[in-house]
Amino acid sequence: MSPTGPAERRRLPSGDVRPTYNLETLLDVAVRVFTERGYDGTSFQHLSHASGLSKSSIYHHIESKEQLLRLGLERALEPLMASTTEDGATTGSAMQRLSYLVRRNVEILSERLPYVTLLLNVHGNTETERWALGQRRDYDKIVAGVVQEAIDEGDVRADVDARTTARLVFGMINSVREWYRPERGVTPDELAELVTSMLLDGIRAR
Amino acid sequence: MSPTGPAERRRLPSGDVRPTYNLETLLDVAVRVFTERGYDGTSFQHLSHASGLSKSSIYHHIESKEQLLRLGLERALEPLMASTTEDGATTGSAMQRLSYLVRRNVEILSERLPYVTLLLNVHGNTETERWALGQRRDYDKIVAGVVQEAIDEGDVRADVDARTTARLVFGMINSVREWYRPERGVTPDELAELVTSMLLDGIRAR
DNA sequence: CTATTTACTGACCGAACGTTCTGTATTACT
DNA sequence: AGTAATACAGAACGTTCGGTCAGTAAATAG
Repeated sequence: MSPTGPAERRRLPSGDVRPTYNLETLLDVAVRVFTERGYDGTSFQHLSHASGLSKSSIYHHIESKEQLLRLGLERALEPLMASTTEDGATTGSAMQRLSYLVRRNVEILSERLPYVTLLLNVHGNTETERWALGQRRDYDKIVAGVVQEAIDEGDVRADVDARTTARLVFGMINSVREWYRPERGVTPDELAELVTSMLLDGIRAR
Repeated sequence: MSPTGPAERRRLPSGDVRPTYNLETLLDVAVRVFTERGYDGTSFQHLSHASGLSKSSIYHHIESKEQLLRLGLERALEPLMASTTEDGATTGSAMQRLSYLVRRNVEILSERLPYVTLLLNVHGNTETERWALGQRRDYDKIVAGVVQEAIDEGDVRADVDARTTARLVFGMINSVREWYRPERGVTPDELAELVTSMLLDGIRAR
């Protein structure tokens, strides 16, 4: 939570070197704090301390605290929604498309860890949060549809309904946010492979 | 969020019938609101509205907002920690003990849905929250140990390390909190069966 | 050299926060 | 009947909240 700044810096008359932020770099800091403390548990005092900027200076870059939330949520939702219309998600067998969606989800989760974490912790207290929850529901519905097709094609077990299977699948995937740290060496690719394998075949030795 | 009260009621001079709370019944209401809005997103105004009591009257039953949080977290952690020393968790093969822990976890999640949800959404902002996170870590470590034994006994796949497997297992289990509603007919028993089967054998048709 | 823009600050605002205090009916006890 | 305890409410507390504003120093443009 100490001031960890963006690339550009500028020298002040006092001789201090302080970070010079723009909307993008400030958002990075803010979302990191949001994911650590929760959105409601984060005050401008926290953002101030984490960025090295004063409260009022933060307002030079943003319009409101909720704008930071909205921008953060967009950075998670945009690639997630986009993944559902990519080639891999629209061609091949339902099982192939499902595998693609799972893999892309893990990748996006790895690449945008704090943003997706923010999204997954949303409660629905504000209009912005309810919008994000709506987007998530749309995404879930699309995936559940693909699961249903995979069941119909005989590739996914038919003893559990598609909606529940989809929910359990993304339950496991999304839980990755609670412990996965890319800097520890496991690549998003390896992680995606691991999770996909667990989901398809379970934990039992064969 | 409308005032839904406890069993006992008393008649006021105005003719109104209002709930008469004690610590236990008030906790039920508070934890329900906490899980809906998040702890930090819940003010005494919200608790007041949900209970039908005034802000100051709530303080007749409790000492502080954080006490409500602590009591709520205890109601989730106590049965969870207790499950690790029960017969089923200490006798039999590692795989049998793991299955027992998984099943008990799903049961506890079902029976104490709001309390466990509260626990799983904790951020670590207060001393109470950090204590709860520590308890969770202890629990996770115990389970990871059993997974390791199950790997050694050849019943769980050895290509993923025990810690990661344990995390993914409980990632799927705990995600149940986001959609499972006991009143919709699925019993905790059925749910436990379903989740266990998914975890052991995966989603693939066989 | 001047004017404008950019990045930032301290002082301040009203509202909301968790909490406390004083008071009042109702119930329980003797 | 009198006393104590219980269960509440209204008003107010100091603090912190998200947000505004007037101003300054440095960088940029003309």
